[in-house]
Amino acid sequence: MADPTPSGESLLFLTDEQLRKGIEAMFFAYRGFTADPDRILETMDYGRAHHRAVHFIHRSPGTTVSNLLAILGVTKQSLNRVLRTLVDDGLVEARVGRKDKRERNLYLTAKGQELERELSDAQRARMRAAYRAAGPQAVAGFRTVLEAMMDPDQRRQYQGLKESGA
Amino acid sequence: MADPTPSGESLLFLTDEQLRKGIEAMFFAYRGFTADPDRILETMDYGRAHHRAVHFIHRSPGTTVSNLLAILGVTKQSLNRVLRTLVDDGLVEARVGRKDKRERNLYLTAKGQELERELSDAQRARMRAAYRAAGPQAVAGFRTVLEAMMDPDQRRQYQGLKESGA
DNA sequence: GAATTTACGTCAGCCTTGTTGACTTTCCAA
DNA sequence: TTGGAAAGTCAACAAGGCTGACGTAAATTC
Repeated sequence: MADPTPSGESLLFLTDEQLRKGIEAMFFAYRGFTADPDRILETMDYGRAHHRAVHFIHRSPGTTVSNLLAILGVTKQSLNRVLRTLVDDGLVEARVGRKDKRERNLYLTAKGQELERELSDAQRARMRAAYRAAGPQAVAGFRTVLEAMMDPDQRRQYQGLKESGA
Repeated sequence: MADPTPSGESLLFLTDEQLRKGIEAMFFAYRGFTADPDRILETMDYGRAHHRAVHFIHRSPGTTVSNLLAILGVTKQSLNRVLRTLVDDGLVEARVGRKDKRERNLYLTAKGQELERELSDAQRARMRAAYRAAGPQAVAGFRTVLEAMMDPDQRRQYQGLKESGA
């Protein structure tokens, strides 16, 4: 992006008040963002943690447990509890690694893909509505600011599969 | 297939892939958004719930308990647990309502304001850095999309106190 | 003035999802 | 052969959601 004045804040008048509005916007928007999947999950025995696992396994089929740990930023005990129920319920398959047999490669089963679709359909519908209401320029800005707000490590996780056409 | 990067005039041709990136951007950015306050809170006996309470009492001094319940969207039992520790620790003062003595008007004490300052300084610093890196146009888009993503009720809470100068 | 409603507080118990610590099994690689 | 990484498991605990039930004071309504 072209940044005409990287020199300082002179162009961007950032009062505490404006920043506070941004902070609250994040708070309220994130609630909306999770509201639809949460409603679906609550009818089952699952929670947001299951959603996250299913999402990232869907995004990167065959990913390992440690990989998932790095992305989700939780302990293996915490992830394992969630993963175990998903495997037991037949939503996720954990295949022993071909090259390194210590690893477990994670895949969604047909049933798991069904849940993933249901959840992401709901979440995408809201995202799509917001994008349409805001317009293309706003969408670009939205993504730019969010990216700038991430921790460097998180940004790497995010961008790591940004062009996942490989 | 490769996703055409939505640049400029590209009308709202929203592929699932683009929406997925938006979803993940929200996930990773929200983690960054809460990371700094979380680090501060974790050294004390407080958590994110305390932060939220302190934030909104700071924003609306004298607000009532039911008001706070509506904004935070939790049960009174849940809020009360948090509020009680804040009052006990001398961060929040709960004055009996002057007009309606059933109500409790909530205020931050000097000590409470100190914590609020510490937390919001950290959060604002990150927000400010992201805003500067992204530029004014991106910031406007960011806010527009976030607003569109909120539930109508939440949006009302958000806009309800827009008045202060902005 | 009595009855009802409202605002708030609290006790008790449950769930999800995070944590730490300790231990085992498997298996790659030096 | 041995060290250590990867994964799984058990146990215990905490934060912070939730529901239900109950109590009290104050306001409102009948």
